[in-house]
Amino acid sequence: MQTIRGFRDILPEKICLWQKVEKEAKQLFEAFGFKEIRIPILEKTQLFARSIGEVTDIVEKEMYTFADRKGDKLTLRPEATASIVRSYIQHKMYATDPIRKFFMIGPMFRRERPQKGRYRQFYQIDAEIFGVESALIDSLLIFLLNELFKRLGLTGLTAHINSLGCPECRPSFQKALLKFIESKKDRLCENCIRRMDKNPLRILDCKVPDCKKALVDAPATLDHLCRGCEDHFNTVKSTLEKQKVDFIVDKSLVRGLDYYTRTAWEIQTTTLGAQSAVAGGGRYDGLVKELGGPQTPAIGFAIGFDRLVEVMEQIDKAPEPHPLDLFIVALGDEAIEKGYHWSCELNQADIRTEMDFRGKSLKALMKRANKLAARYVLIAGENELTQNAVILRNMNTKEQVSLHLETLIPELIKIFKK
RNA sequence: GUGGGUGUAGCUCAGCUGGUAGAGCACUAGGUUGUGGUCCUGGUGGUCGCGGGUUCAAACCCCGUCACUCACCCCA
Repeated sequence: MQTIRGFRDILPEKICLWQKVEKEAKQLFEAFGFKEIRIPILEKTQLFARSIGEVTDIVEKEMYTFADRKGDKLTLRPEATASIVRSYIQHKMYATDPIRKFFMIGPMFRRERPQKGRYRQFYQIDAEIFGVESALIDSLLIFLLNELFKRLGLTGLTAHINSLGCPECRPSFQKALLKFIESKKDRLCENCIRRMDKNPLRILDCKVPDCKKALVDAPATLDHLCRGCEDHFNTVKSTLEKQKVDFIVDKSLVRGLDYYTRTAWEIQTTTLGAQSAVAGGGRYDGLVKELGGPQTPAIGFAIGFDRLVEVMEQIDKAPEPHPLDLFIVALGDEAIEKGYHWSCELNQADIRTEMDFRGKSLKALMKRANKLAARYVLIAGENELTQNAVILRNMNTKEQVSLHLETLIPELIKIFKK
């Protein structure tokens, strides 16, 4: 038996980096006023089809979709935004306070071919803000991401930003783009030809060298922004500059989900092979209305948790220095029974204590204590017990002291609570 | 979905032109009838990913399949 393709166990030895990221993220989000939200892993397929877009790759071929016993079509969530928007509308949050900031951490599912930094079950750290149209909130999210990565000690990450325009300016852009593409048609790859009528925007993102060459002079959304979108984007850029957040304007950055408007960005790394995006986000001013709520501006991002951990592993091992305070070496049945009660009492006092119940030799138990990196070892042998005492050995200094049984637990607590 | 690379002990890997498996680490026991990390000695542990084929004989050659991995596509 083994895990299914693209799914994996995250084992205890690896978990400390995950916890470190979670802790920093939660702390930072809360400082910024975000509230945690937890949403279902399973939703009606319709939700994702309508929000992400029927002709996107995610919906067309990557979702885990199946019929439940009643025949309803359900899908394992491929991303978080759609569900959070659904929740915002379902609970009529706009009525009591339209301005909401959420974060969530959890698994997503996409049935792609696995490779480095890409899994079929992967984890995202997600943040969304509803009800604020100001461009300052766009820069705020990018600033927040920058701060989080800084706190985690990450360098070599770059923010790529772009503006995708809005329903007002997009038609004129699309017209110009299609005209341009038509003129270069014979130089484009098969995929790009196919994209022409499905999603021409995506052609700008093509990585085939010949296409890239053909498209250097392609019209960009940036050149067709309406007045409002242009002002918005300028504010984002100037604010980030004032905050000293490094970024580059990347007019080929096109996000793969249909709901994005205006600002879109990615935080990219060069250390993960082809999976350069560690985080990505964008504004989606039309989605709340599209899914049945009132017109509400919104914006959010997702961090690729797995990828973030992989980047951190390259620079930070962060091993636990002393996972164990005390190891009890008990020789003989009587000592084992006594040791059992001591260890439980010490555990109650939050002192990391372990012992071995197999009745092994002193040498074997000392080896085990060493393997577990215990700071101290308590040796309870027959000789000691007849004198109502045990030996406490400091594993670093090799110093040993004798402790009386009557005051044993209080003495130990005193030593470890220092 | 497409293409390349790789599957031998728990881990990292040897194994030549086919002759039916080996090292290091880890684990375990002992060297010290009660003291760890170093050292020495012994021991446990393998359907050679799986299934078929060729052959007197396959870890090795052929076919299929599964998994891992990298890349494309796309995304976090």
